[in-house]
Amino acid sequence: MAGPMLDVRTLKGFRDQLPPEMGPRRAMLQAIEAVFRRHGFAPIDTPALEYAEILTGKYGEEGDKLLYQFEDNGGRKVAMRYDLTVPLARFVAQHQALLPSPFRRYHIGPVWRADKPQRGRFREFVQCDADLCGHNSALADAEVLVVGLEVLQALQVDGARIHVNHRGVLTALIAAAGVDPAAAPVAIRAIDKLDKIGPDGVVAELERTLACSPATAREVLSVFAEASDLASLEAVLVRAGVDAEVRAASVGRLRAVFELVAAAGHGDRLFFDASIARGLDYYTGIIYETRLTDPKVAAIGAVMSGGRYDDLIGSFGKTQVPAVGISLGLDRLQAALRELGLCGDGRFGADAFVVAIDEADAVAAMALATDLRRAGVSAELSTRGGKIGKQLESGDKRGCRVALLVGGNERARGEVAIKDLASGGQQVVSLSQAAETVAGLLRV
RNA sequence: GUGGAUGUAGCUCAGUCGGUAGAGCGCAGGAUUGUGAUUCCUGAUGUCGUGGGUUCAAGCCCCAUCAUCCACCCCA
Repeated sequence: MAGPMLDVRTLKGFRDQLPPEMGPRRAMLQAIEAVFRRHGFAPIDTPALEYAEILTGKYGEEGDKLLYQFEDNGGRKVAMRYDLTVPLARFVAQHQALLPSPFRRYHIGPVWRADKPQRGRFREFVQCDADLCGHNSALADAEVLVVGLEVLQALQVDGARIHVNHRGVLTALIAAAGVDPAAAPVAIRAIDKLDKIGPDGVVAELERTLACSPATAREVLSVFAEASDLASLEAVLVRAGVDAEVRAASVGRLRAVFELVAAAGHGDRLFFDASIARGLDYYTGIIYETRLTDPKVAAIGAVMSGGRYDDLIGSFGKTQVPAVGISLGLDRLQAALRELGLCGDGRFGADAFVVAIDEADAVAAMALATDLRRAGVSAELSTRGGKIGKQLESGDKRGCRVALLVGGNERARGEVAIKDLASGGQQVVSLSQAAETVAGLLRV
């Protein structure tokens, strides 16, 4: 059986999850799922592998390069899912007859990107998505944003802002500055670097990437700089002669969405930001990115993003189905929360630790642990034996909160000693009251 | 994909001028009878990331490779 010694290791960008991280992680997942369900979203799942042709060409040039692709054993060209949105589009196109409209679904699962790993960036990570397929309305946009905001609230993430923009706004602004709309993504990327390289840097970058005059570059910058909120954005677009219909569909839509989200009590989290562009090709309307405000983790990037993609489902079938969604990056968010010390205490033991003082007490200890579990108290038996001090120590280290000591003296009287591991306080109660007493201690 | 830094005990790291390794924490045991988290004593653990090369001699120098981190790019 003993083969040659192997290097035990994990693939670059792939990670094991140990109990101290996995405990809080499960709690996060539960909270997230509860919010999704509370908003009427139904769970689905899709395969990790898709035919490569389903996924390629949906994410833009950069995204395509990051797709894991290979031939399976039957010679089929396959790809691992890069996100949950494109698989959803395929899913809706394929099963449309069976789905209600609108279709609200949530999907939690791993996705894979052959990216270069960095802090908060992994090759395998879990996304938590909520999408609403079937309607293009401000209410649909707002509903999905509210779900995202409620998730953050449920996870007790306070320092987060959602930066919101609209693809229609972007193209209108670019056109207003006298630049070919097709060049919009390139221009946005330059604008987006304003914080890092300053106004002069952006102008230089625009001249270079757009091959335009310095005057045009400055115009692009000023148009974007001026559109700092929805009111000034409207003014910029009016002045640039953008027609009313386009303004209504973009700025007007954003206004409506902001108002609706405010009605849900989350207006203070939403910010218009003309520099949000989103690299993924499939977005057609509102787009958003969530950033944590704490400077310690600002560099970790967006933790919850999404937008409207009205043409993606249609690209797989005969029917156009408008859709909007939001996607939370669980691993990245957890990494950030961990760095901020907001990610639980890493305890993973049961609440109660049952110690048999002597080997002769083992049967009684097992019976007691069973009683506790039946009463809804999580309990684990000390299996190491040996000195009581050592046993208590190991229970404490495991994160157990109370220890129950089963010994000959107490047993003779039908009693058990219950010790609070944090305070050290101890009391002796009858066996029949043990579960109740422990439950009481745990409630404190 | 581009550029840079790092890799020594389970963890965080020290290791001078090349002379085959240390600390703190943690872990294990003990300080007489059935009580831990403070104290004291004792102990164990390393192919110095991996593979080559230079040298009488390599943790240290050179090359390659893998991994991690950082800045780009992009993104959850």
